[in-house]
Amino acid sequence: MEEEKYFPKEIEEKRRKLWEEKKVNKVEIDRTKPKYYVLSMLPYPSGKLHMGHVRNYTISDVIARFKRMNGYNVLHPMGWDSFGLPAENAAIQHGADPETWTLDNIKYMKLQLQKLGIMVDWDREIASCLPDYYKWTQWFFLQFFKKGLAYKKEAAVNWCPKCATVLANEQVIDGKCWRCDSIAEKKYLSQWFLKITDYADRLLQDLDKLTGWPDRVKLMQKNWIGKSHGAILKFKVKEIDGLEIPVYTTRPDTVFGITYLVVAPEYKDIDKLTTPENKEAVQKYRENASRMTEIERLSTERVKTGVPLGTHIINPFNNEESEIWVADYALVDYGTGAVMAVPAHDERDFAFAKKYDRKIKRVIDNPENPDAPLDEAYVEPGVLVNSGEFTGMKNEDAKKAITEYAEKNGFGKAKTQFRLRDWLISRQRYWGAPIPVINCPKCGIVPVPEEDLPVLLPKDVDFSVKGKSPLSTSPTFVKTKCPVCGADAERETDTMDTFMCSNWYYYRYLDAHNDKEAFSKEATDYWSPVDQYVGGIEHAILHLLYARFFTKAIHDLGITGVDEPFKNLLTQGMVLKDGSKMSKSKGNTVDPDEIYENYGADTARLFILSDSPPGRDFDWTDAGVEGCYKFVNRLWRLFVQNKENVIADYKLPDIKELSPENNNLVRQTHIAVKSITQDINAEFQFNTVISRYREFTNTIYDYLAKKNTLNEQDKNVLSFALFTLLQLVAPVVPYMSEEIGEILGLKESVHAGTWPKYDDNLAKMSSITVVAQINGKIKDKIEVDAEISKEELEKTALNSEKIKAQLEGKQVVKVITVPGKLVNIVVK
RNA sequence: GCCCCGGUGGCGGAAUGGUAGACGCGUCGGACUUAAAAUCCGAUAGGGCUCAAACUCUGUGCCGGUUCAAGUCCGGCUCGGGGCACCA
Repeated sequence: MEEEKYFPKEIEEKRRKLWEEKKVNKVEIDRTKPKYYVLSMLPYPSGKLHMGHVRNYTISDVIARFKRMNGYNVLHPMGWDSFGLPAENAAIQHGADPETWTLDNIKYMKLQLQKLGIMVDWDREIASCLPDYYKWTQWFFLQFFKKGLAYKKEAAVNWCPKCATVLANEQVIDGKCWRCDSIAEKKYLSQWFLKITDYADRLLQDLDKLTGWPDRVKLMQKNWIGKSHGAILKFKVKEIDGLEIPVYTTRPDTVFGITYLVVAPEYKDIDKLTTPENKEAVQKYRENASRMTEIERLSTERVKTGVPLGTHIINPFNNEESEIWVADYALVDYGTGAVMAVPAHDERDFAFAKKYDRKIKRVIDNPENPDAPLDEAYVEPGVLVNSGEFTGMKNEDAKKAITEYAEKNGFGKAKTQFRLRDWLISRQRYWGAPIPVINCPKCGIVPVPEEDLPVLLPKDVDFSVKGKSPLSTSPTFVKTKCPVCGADAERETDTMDTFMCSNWYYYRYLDAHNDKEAFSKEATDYWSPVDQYVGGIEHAILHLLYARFFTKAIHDLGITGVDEPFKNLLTQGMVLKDGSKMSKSKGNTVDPDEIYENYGADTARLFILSDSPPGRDFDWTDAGVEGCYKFVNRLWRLFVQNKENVIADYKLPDIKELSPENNNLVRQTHIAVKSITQDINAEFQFNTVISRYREFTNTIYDYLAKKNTLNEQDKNVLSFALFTLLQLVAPVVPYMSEEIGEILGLKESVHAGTWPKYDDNLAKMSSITVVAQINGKIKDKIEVDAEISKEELEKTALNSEKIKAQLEGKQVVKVITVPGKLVNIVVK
C-alpha cells in the first residue's frame, strides 16, 4: 500500500490560506453563547518572533481553541505594542523612518504568527503607533487630566552626562548608561505624572478579589505598593521660629530615643536649615549625592554618609535638642523626606551613629534580657524605658499611646504610608504618543480640545538632538495657538511612556474600528473582563499594575463597569536553550521560521507545551523537537493508515455487547477524555495533557497490533477512539487535525466541532490492581473487579498467598482498606 | 538585609497523604535491511542474593516529628532561583 507521507509544510500552507480566506476565526457578539476572552500580552514588533512569543501565543491559542470547542464564544485577538525605543534607535543609527521600520516588522511578524496557526480574528488587529489608536491614548490622558489624575511636577530623571540625554529606567543598567557606560546621574525636570497613588489602597485591597492570579504575582504587587502604618511627628527647629520638620515613622514608640534628625539631600527647606558655617560642606555633600546615587546602588555594602546642618530640632516629648543632618539614606520622595534617627532601635541609624559618633540612647528593653549590651540595634518587641510617662509600656501599646498623645497636643497624627510612587509618564522621546497639551504664556497648561485629536507625530524632526525631546525640533509641531485665548503658544513636546499605550489595548480589540469613541459600552459590557490573560512574569508588577489602575480609573469615570481587567492570569516561564537563556549575544537563539520549515508549526506547538508546565522555564533542545516530530508522524500514520477502517458516522454498541478488547478500548477512550479535560481545566497543564495523548495513541496502536482483521464492531469502536483522539489533539496541532478530519470524511471542521464528553462510569477499567501492604510496605499486588466491595477486597487481600506467608506468627492489629487503592494490614 | 518559590533517575518532568519515577528524551540490546535512514519490539533508580527468576534492602537536598501510611503535612537546617532593596 502506498503510504501517504506527512508533509507539514504543504498542509500548513494550504490550511492557513483557506482559514484566512474563509475568516474562520471571525468573532462577533453572540448572546446565545457564554463569552470567553483569552488575551496574550501583545508583542513589540522588534523584527522577528522569538521562542518566548511562540510559547506565549501557543498557550493562549490552545486555551482559545479548547474553549471554542466547549461551546464558548471566544475572542483571542492580537496586536502590536509598537511605540518604543528600538524604532527610534533604528532612526538614529541608520536613518530609518521609525514608522516604516515598525510597520515592516509588523508585516513580517504577523505572517510568522499566522504561520503558527493561532486562531486570531485579524480584523481586530491594533497597532499602538497608529493615529487611530493613539488618538484614544491621548483622549484617555485628557480624561485623566480633567479629573486631576494627570499633573506636572519637577522630578528626578536618569541623565547620561556623555550622551546628554534622559534615560528610561530600563536603559540604566547597573547604574550606567546602556550605550556608553557612563555613570547615570539624577537631573530635575518638569515631568508629567499619573496619580496612581490615589488608588494605592484599592489596588492593594482588590488583590484579594483576584483569586485566579498566581499568589506570587499578587505578593509582588503587594510589596510594590508597600503599605505601612505609622505616624507623622512634627519637630520645631530651635534656631528658626515657625519652621517645623515633620517626619514619618513606623516607630513612634521610640520617640524618646531620638539623638539626631536626618533630611534628604533634596529636602525643600534645606537651605533655611543650614547655618553659614556649614553652607559649603552641605553644598558639596548635596552635589556629590546627586552624582553618587547610582554609583552607590552598585555597592553591596552601602556606606552611610552625611554632614550636619548646624541647626537643631526640639523633641516635644522631652524637650531634648538634637542636631539636624543631611544624609542620602533619607529619601526625598518617601514619607516627608525627613527621618527621626533612633540609633538604638534602627539598624541604619545605628550604623550612622557609630560612624559619626552620635549618641545611642536605649528606650526599649528586651524584658527577658534587659541588660544585654547594645552591639547592634534592638528592633524586637520590648518594654519602654527612659520614656517619661510611657516607661513600662509594651512597645506595641506605646505606638498607639504616643501617637494619640502627639495628636492631642498638636504635634503629630497617625499616618498610613505607601511605597508606591506616582507614575512618571513623560518621555523626552520621539516614537511615542504626544502628550496632548499646549503651554500658553497666558493661560498656562491647556488641554488640546478633544475634537482636535489626535495630536499627530510630526515627521520633520531631528532624531539626533540631545537633552530634549526630538519633537521640540519640529518647526511645524511646536508652534500653535492657545485653544482658549488664541495667543501664540507651544505644544508639549514630551511623549507618553509606552506602558500608557499597553494600559488599555485589551479594550480596543473589543471595538477596534470605532472612530467615535475608544470603544463602545456594548462591546465592553459583553466581553469584559478578560477571562484569561497569558504573558511573561516580567510584567508581574508594572504593566499589570498600570492596567489595573487604568481600569479602576476609567471605571470611576463611568467608562466601564468592571474594576479589575483580568480575571485569571497565567504567567509563563522563559524559554531556554540547552539550559541557558536564549540571547543573540550567546548565539543560542532558535528561529521559528526554521522550525516551521523543517518540522512544521504543529510540531513546534506540541513541543513547546510538552516538556514543562506553563509556569516553569522551558528548555528548548534539538532532540526534544525531533522527539515531538516523531510523535506527530506517529499520530499521522495512525489515522492515515487506518482510514479504510474508519466509519465517519460510526455507531457505538452498548458497553455490555462489546468484546473484551473493544470494551477495554472504549473505557480507555473515556479515561483519556476525562484526564485531558481535567488537566486543561485545572491549571492548563499541557505537559501532562501531551503525555496523555501519547498514552492514548499507544493504547490504540496496541489494540491494532493484536488484530489481523477488523469486524464491524471493531471498526465502529476504532472509529470512536480515533475521532475522539482527533478532537483531543485538535487544539494543539490544528493544521494536522484539520487535514486528517477531511481525510477521514468529517463534514465540518474539527475545530468547529465539539469537545468530546466522557461518562464517569466508563472512565475506569473493569478490573484494577490493588496493593496489599503490611505496615505500609507493599507485599503483593492483586487484580480485583473495579466494583468490589470493601469487605470483599479486605478478604481477598488477607487470602493472598504472599500476605498469608508474611502474617505467619504475627498478630493483626488492624486493617485499613481504601477501595480502589490498597489494603494495609497493621501487625505487631 | 527583607519577602517569596523550589530541590524527585543521565536529562525534562509525573504522582486528590495511599503502588515514587507516568509520559518523553537519551542510552543499551534486538527485529527489518546488502547497508543506512525511518519504523517496530525489549531493557533502563541503586544495592544484595542468584546461571536466571523469585525474593529482599535502600532511595524524592539534610535532621527530626505527626500518621496504619509522608515526595506530599509540621518544626529546624542547607543549597539553588526569583522579587524588592537605605521605604524610616
